[in-house]
Amino acid sequence: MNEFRDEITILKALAHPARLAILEALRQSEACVCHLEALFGWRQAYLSQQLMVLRAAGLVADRREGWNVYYRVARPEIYAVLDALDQAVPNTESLPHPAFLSSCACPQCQGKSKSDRLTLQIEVENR
Amino acid sequence: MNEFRDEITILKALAHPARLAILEALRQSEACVCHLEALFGWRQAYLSQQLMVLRAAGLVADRREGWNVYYRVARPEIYAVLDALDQAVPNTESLPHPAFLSSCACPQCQGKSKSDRLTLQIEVENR
DNA sequence: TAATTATATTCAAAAAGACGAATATCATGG
DNA sequence: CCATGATATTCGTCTTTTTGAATATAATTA
Repeated sequence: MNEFRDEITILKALAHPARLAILEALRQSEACVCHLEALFGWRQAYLSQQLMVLRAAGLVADRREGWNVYYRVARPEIYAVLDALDQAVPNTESLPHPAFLSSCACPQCQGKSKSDRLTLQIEVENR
Repeated sequence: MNEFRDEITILKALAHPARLAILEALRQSEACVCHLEALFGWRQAYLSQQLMVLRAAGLVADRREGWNVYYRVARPEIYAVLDALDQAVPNTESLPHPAFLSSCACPQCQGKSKSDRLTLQIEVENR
């Protein structure tokens, strides 16, 4: 039963709505924590905890740039798993994920001209 | 975050070595509980518990035939998920799964001629 | 109907996971 | 070096999951 060890770790990491949502967000591009904070409206510590689990499972990697830490997917093959899952599930309706908010103050955001930024308001649960 | 509910249930069901093993066994064909018992060498109640979780997640279905209850995969698309996972993981070595033992007394087994049966002995953890 | 076989469910204790609150770390600007 | 901004970690509590043990149920045969 040892052959499963890694798979189990990854499946456990995936089996959580917040972490799935993070991975969906990172599908589009890498993102700093403040981005994700703005996107989801979660407490910073909560977000960090979830990122920690994803990191421990080897699913995401991080890169520090000054104040900000950028997260990216470390194992893009994981999306094949998620896609296959979507196929397998009598899916309610998997709405495409909301784009990033512009409320993040990281240099990457501030570098963009205001008109480039998306202003889509999304409703998320507050945690 | 509601779109994930079903996926989460399924992922949780998958995130367990015994349940993954059961699904791998059922990949080949349906099997009665006694088969799986003989194959894995687990307690009957333990096996039944795991089957219950898989059933609750909608992953397997059962069919009663006299004394025996045969389990089969209810959502074959799930194997696409498992295959994708295998691809994604720096897999130790995913040994092909052992064939069924012949020690099961169900009619399906007894119907086979002795020479048809596999006698491969496998080592499994005893639970 | 009673005994038997195959399987399912319940119960309880231990372990693991979730998450809010508080606190720590790390880089930067003054 | 100190204050601040961004992020990470620790801690405590609550909930869920895991699993052995015991017990229950369903089908079958005597």
